[in-house]
Amino acid sequence: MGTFAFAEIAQALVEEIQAGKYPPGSSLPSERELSERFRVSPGTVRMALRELVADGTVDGSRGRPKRVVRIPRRQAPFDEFRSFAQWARRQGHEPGGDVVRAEWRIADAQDELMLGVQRGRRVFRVQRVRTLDGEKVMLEHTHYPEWLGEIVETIDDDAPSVTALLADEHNIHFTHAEHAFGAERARAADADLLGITRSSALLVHRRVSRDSTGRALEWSSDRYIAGKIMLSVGNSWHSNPLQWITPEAFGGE
Amino acid sequence: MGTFAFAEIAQALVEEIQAGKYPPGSSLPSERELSERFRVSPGTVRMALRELVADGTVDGSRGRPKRVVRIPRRQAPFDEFRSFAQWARRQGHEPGGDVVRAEWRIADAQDELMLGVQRGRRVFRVQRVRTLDGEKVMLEHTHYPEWLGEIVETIDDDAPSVTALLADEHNIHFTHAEHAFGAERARAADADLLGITRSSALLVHRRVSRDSTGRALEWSSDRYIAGKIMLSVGNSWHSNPLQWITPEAFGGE
DNA sequence: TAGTGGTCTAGACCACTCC
DNA sequence: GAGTGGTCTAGACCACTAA
Repeated sequence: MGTFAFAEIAQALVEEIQAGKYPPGSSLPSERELSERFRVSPGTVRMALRELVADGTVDGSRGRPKRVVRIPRRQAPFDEFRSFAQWARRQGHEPGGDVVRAEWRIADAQDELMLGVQRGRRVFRVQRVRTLDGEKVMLEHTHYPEWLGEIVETIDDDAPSVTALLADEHNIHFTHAEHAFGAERARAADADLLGITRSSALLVHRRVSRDSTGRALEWSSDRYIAGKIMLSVGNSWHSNPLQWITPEAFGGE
Repeated sequence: MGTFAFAEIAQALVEEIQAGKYPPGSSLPSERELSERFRVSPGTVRMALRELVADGTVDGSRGRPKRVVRIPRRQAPFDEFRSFAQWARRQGHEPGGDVVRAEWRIADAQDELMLGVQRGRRVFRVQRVRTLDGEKVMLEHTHYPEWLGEIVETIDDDAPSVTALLADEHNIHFTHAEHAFGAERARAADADLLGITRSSALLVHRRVSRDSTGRALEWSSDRYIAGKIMLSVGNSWHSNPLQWITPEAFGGE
């Protein structure tokens, strides 16, 4: 694959900002200066700067030098957000968990909305309790369409990463997802599984994952024990991935 | 200001996708074809396509035509997410609310972390109950640094939009924000203010807003009644604004 | 008015996919 | 091997900012 000039320049600038060479509030050198310094054409520098603008590290507008807004944090790769196990390990925690139930069900209205599966067809549902360093953290319900459920069904419950296995052995790649976050009061059954008192607060995370053709691969509803974990997002004038929605608009009940 | 060629092309493609001309799973025409059709150079078409890739409408990788992943939703402007009133009106709801309290406080550790204000200095805090069509929905605590608090203090409680007023009359513009979302159980005082039963679940939204120089303008902690509202986000292999964090990392307690 | 970034052009070469 | 998008070049012009 090899690494590209614009990516190296972006990385170099990020490191210089982190090192304090350009503190928040200060301006970056002009594109001309940077293109001389890195010995590339101005267009290549622009590509690098566009990355910094997109992730909110830097602010740009016409006629004004680019200004540093904040110290850039490391950008997590897509998989690290999608996969609980990968995220946990990267944080230095030991992920674990048990499959509580795995079963075929008849697709209902929610499955139809989230997966685009016809009602009445089969859907494979896996229910897991997830742990972090041995402590219960989250209750996960994942739903697969029939064709994928038949593959998932054959995978060992203890497989380190379902995602990696699907990619390597079946050429199935998760590349896009849509998420909705809310809160709810723990129901009796959930509270028992998580070992918390009833009516505790839970952070709810619903998600549809797709491959690069837009085909829905799974939908999932995860419930985190309140206070263990939060979701972090940035946005800016130039890019705003965030929206408020009503629960009904996203597989609500 | 005028609108630009690449933006018009992006818009035209979005509309064609929405109209079903390129359904999810199908491929877009090649960049060469598009550049002939729109009578612009290939580079301009690329700029348009880059937008669609960035917001997850379309998937691209080397050597393969761009493929439609999903029907693009309208992208909300930054202000619409930051400002409750603007969001509500756009949804066709009538926003309302009362200031419960507005007072000067001594900056504590949380103010220091979120605003970069020295502990012991003054911070202005405004507490509001927000309503949607007359129904209580959210409890909002906003904290301003001293210099900005002195301006906000003079603003009428009933001003339609604090944001707009700060922009127009004081040249203060919100351009960036960082957010964290979690859940918590309603405390007695909050439950009383919102008119819900104690121990109801709340969706917690903490936020730091900045201007284009990276200066923190406010931090806020909002609590939504569970079930009224959810947060929606998209991510993809190419852009992932999402991270899980521990509550301590974002003004936690 | 000088300097900046934003847009746009018209090419080139390369990595990759698919046939 | 033909076709594709991704990267990169070396310019041009314009809108905007700040002095």
